[in-house]
Amino acid sequence: MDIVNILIVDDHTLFRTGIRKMLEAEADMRVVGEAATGREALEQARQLVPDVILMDIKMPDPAASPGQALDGIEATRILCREMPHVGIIFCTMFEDDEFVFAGLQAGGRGYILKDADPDTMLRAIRAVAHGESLLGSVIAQKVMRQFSALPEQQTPLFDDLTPREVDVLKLIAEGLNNKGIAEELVISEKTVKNHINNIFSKLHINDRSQAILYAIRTGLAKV
Amino acid sequence: MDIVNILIVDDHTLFRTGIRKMLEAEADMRVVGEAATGREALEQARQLVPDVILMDIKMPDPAASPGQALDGIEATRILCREMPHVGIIFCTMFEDDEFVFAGLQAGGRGYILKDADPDTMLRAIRAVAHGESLLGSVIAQKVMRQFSALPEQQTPLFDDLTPREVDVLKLIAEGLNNKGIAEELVISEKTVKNHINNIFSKLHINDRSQAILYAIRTGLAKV
DNA sequence: GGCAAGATGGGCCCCCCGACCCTTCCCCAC
DNA sequence: GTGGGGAAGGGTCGGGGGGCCCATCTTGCC
Repeated sequence: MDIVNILIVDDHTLFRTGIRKMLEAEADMRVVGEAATGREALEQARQLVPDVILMDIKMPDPAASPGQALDGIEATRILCREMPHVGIIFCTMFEDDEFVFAGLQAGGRGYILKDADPDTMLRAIRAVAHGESLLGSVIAQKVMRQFSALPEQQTPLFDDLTPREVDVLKLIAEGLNNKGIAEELVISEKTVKNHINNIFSKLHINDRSQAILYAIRTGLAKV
Repeated sequence: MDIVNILIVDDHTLFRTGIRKMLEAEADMRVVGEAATGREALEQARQLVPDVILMDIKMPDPAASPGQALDGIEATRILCREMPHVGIIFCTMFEDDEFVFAGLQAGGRGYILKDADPDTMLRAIRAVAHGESLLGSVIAQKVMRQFSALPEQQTPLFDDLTPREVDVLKLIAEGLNNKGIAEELVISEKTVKNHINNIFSKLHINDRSQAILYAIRTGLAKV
């Protein structure tokens, strides 16, 4: 197996050193650089082009003017755009939902906690180096719950609607007005209004705003 | 490390045998059972209580009456409810979005393709046995894109809005009409309309339907 | 054949919504 | 102190949205 080149980004020197020691004990891993701020991370990554970046989320950057501090999330967002092939693993103390999801949204392919089993970190690095994605157990539960939470009971009631009414509802949820819906479905505007009236009474709502929310909540329309 | 007990679920006998041979070459893995249908998978899993289940998605079940066939997705849904500690990995030929997301929604913690690197499967099994989650490279991209697609440029323009306008926009996105917004904010309905006019011109939209979609897309309002 | 349900369409009415005007008050910055 | 912008409020007006009732035509089912 090829050697995995790793960049460690964390503002705690001791943590970086510890991780470096741990990784250097592995035959297939090489730490090619360290960075203490988001800014440094960008510079090092562009210069060294590592395979994997271990990224802390919260990093102070005294050099940055307030308001444009470059934390791990933002650095990840930039790097994922510039070098999509680089695998970024968040290694942090925080498991708050907002950090987890923000990190994955930014393009991170791994998320483990700093108190995780060292073996977990090694697995995460090897997986991400292969382009895969590994999430720690607690994080995985969060993410999968995010997936399974909403689209769960998505077909509760709107099967009361006729196919045509579903068509109309979808177009309402796309933001079209009655005229636009009529043109899209090649029917008269009056017919659209009739369908909409039927939809409203069947769903027990009374304006298109609630229709939009209903359609999105039930998964009928994608955002 | 403990031995990982594995159940293989696939309707192709040859595939099961091949995987069994491959896994038995690993010191830390033991194949404790095989199943060819969703129904068998449930029975075996309840009896053997494996650590990890390798699950095919599509499996014919001639014994099942039509309409209630038990495929890998449905079996996973049931098993995840009954035994949440069991890690289920989908190993299938399909990488269609619907299968991937349906599988993860059902509770699967891994998803790899049948043409994947054997090493990938071993990594996935070890990760899932630890309660973690590993997704193949192609799948990981799909999932992460799902996460990063919509809330991408969430703070692009609406910081043009004043705080009060943001308040109004949030309430619009909850489906309230002008009267409701006025009561909620304890201002006159006329002021609400003024704010809304300003919002519309700033966002270059012209009705509240698009305002709702904008608010949801930018993450300002939750669904 | 007859009936129900869905799709399409018309008429009528009301009122909310959105566009465009304006004023007042307050606060902050220059 | 003076000006600019945000917040709040008023007036007016047209058009679209929504409620209600009704007609026609097809399709499928009994």
